[in-house]
Amino acid sequence: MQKRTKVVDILKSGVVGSDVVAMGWVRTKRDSKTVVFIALNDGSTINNVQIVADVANFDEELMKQITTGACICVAGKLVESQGSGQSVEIQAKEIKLFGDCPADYPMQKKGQSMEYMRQYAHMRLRTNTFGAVMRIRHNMAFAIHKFFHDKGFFYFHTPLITASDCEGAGQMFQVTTKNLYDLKKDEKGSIIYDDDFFGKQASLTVSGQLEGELGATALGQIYTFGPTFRAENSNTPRHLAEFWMIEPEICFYDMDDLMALEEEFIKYCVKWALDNCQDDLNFLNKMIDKGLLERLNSVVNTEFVHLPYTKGIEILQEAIKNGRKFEFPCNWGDDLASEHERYLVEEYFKKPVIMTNYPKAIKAFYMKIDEKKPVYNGKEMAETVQGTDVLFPQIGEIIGGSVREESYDKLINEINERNIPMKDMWWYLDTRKFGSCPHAGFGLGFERLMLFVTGMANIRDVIPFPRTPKNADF
RNA sequence: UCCUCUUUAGCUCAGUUGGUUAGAGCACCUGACUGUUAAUCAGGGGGUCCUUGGUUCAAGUCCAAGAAGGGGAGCCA
Repeated sequence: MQKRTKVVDILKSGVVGSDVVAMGWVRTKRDSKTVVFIALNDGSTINNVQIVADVANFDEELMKQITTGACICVAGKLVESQGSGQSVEIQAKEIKLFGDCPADYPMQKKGQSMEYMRQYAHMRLRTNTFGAVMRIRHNMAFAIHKFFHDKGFFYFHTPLITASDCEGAGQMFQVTTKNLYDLKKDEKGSIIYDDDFFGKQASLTVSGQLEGELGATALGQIYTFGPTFRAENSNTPRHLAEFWMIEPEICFYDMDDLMALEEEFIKYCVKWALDNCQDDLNFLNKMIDKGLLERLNSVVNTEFVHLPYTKGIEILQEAIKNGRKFEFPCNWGDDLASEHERYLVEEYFKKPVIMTNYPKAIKAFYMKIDEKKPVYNGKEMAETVQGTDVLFPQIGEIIGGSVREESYDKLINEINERNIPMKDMWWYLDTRKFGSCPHAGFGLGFERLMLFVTGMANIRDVIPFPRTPKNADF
């Protein structure tokens, strides 16, 4: 049999009058007395190719088995369509059934809820929506590698299994080969790990940043891109227990360099989607989120606001004075609640905001301390750090970044003040001890970027097989 | 983890003040139709009303507990 042509190529560059072979899954079949129409999709594009089959030429039993979801092979001639929905179609000469599809196929051709499809994560990939999301996901991953590669960054692989708890970023999943019913304990009841696989307590990583800094301070500029694990019992449309994170780390960068990179990076990814995923984005814009394309274009064409934390508090206090109500207080020193972030991004500036120079107390130990303390209401406030959080409409914090503290003494001081176990950090401190350098970096949750680019509402629907509390099927 | 909403056919949902045989659209099956576009038209089959307990002559409907799911919050990416 002739070689298969992908549907995307048939539709894009198929020659009318030529013989083609298409293989794929049936989206819908429409019958009439003499002619049958089949919409065939093979995943190469969101678009289907229409198959036209004269009933007289085909076995009745075979045609009965061609139902929504069945997998078939069609050989025929590519012709101009007589119908109005498509320009070309395949006039079938031969149809072979690869796999029939019984009526209990969970994906029907009419709309199901996202919650329903989540229960069938293994089959939902065959729907238009998840096909579009997964093609975009691939494109975003590719764009990320291309962006950094073209800038001379090195893709640096940090370990998934770790014995350090970076920044105390969250509850960790333990990794052990021990029999959990028979654990060795000391006289205080604490578990002894010396005969465990690694000889010490080990976990799945919550961030590759600290190891990333090791790479950056050798290779100059690196990025990581891999899975990350948090055992937090957080049940929201923006959290996963297993998610993918991108963490670039760059030497000799100051805060302005960092913010410029963050903005350029996000715009590059969004632009890539607009340029390379048009069909899928058009579909999502039509079916999922009517404002999607407009929002993506506006991000590409707008300049992000740079907003020091202290100025942000002033704006919020001014809003409160003018009668704006918030559930939580936002005095200088408080961490901003999402309602505050949303006010600034969605109501006040109406564009992405990079918030900077947070109070030291509400940020991680490795952030570089500002030389000057901020003045608020005429008074000098506590120390601030060079953190840069990129806040986006709808999804909130999409990037968390900072200039790293390069002073050995200041870093030790923070570690001591925060009671971070020193013995686990010795290798990290060596970056400051031996040839310390100014450097900066950020972390971006890949699925949060996916939420923004696809317009999907729930993070569980932008990753093929989501892991969340009480959910690890498939 | 907290607050809140939801759970009725394979799917999406309706179901009045508690009342006797629980409905619709889609899907499926049968039939009709010379070109459909999530085709259309006619007919048919299909129910542990989430679970347990309670109130009542009577519970899909009211009450309590539990389970699962959604939304919001916190934590964060």
